[in-house]
Amino acid sequence: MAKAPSAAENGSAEKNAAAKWAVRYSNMQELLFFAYRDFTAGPDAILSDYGFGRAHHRVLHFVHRWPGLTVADLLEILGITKQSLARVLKQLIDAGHIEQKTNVRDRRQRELYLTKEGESLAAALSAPQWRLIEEALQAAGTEHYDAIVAFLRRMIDEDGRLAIGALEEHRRRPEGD
Amino acid sequence: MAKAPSAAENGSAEKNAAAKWAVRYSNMQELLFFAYRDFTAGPDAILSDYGFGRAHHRVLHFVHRWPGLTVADLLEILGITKQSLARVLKQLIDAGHIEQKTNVRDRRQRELYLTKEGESLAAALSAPQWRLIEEALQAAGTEHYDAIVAFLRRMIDEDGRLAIGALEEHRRRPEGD
DNA sequence: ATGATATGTCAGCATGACTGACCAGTTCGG
DNA sequence: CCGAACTGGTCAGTCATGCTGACATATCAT
Repeated sequence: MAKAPSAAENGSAEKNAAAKWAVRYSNMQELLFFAYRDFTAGPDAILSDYGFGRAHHRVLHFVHRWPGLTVADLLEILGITKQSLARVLKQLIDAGHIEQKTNVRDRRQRELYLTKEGESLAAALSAPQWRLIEEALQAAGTEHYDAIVAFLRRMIDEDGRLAIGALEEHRRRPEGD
Repeated sequence: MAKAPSAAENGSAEKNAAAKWAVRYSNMQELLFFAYRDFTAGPDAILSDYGFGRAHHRVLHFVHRWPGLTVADLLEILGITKQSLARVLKQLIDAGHIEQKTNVRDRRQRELYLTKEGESLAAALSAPQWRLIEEALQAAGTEHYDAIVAFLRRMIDEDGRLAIGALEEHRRRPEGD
């Protein structure tokens, strides 16, 4: 089914190599499932105290990372519909965690910023995840950081990588004021 | 907030190192989010043709990996309630992808097995994920496989690692017949 | 016989996706 | 200047997948 990286193309040695990689790939599938689940468990617990969910965390995270983000930007990053976003965004604004400012150049656009409360909530949510990442990097060996990033990055599809790239570019060229 | 691995404890050099790791951790958060989302996109597309969802995929995956698994085992692995599992499990059984056999030693227990159709669906679902993992490993350098596994494994909480360990032990000691 | 265990099921709830439709304000091109 | 296109907000309804609580049935263990 899946061909092993650098598998020898000779008879039963090839078969063994293929089987070895099949097991590794299955392991990887499971590891990703469990790791992602436990990675989100920490913030989820905090969020439930606020009546928020994972979706709120994502919005807080990306607004924190790219202050002044527009609603359209956020929709593209998250890959959800505006109706889905509107629900959580409205709750975050009502709760005073996010502020909207009208873009002076194009008054249709709303730039999103975290309030002080929003910043501190975002920080609190990130804390358990940072701790996990730090521990995991230690376990893996910090010298493998680049390889791990390369691995995860390559798992993101073309569009996603482009979306991230576009944002980084947008950030370099503030253009707002 | 988070202390950088092996950060020097001396003044502004320390500050720079901390800032560097803060950015890396934020990147990691995003990479995990995007990677997991795109990782599941492939199977999700296939599943929707069958009227199934991600939950069905998980069940198929784990029954494939540990044939003869009991319902209680599955509940522990997935960390969901039996009512939630029952819904998807029933659909998979009705659709002829999973078979139940009564354990001869303890007739209360139901051992779960994939049918031929179940096996082939499970294989089809895994194919896009294996392809992604293979590409990602190539991009990261296959020599970093162990480090990546160590990283992901460390992100799983104690209970999860124990549950995986328990299953591996269960597999070594078939005990059923 | 009795209590514990493994499984199944009913009924209802919440979250966070989705679709489709529509409105208001703003910008831009001809 | 006007109409088309764009940005954002909203209403109404659906679906998948988690949850709780209650209860039934078969089986096992003491």
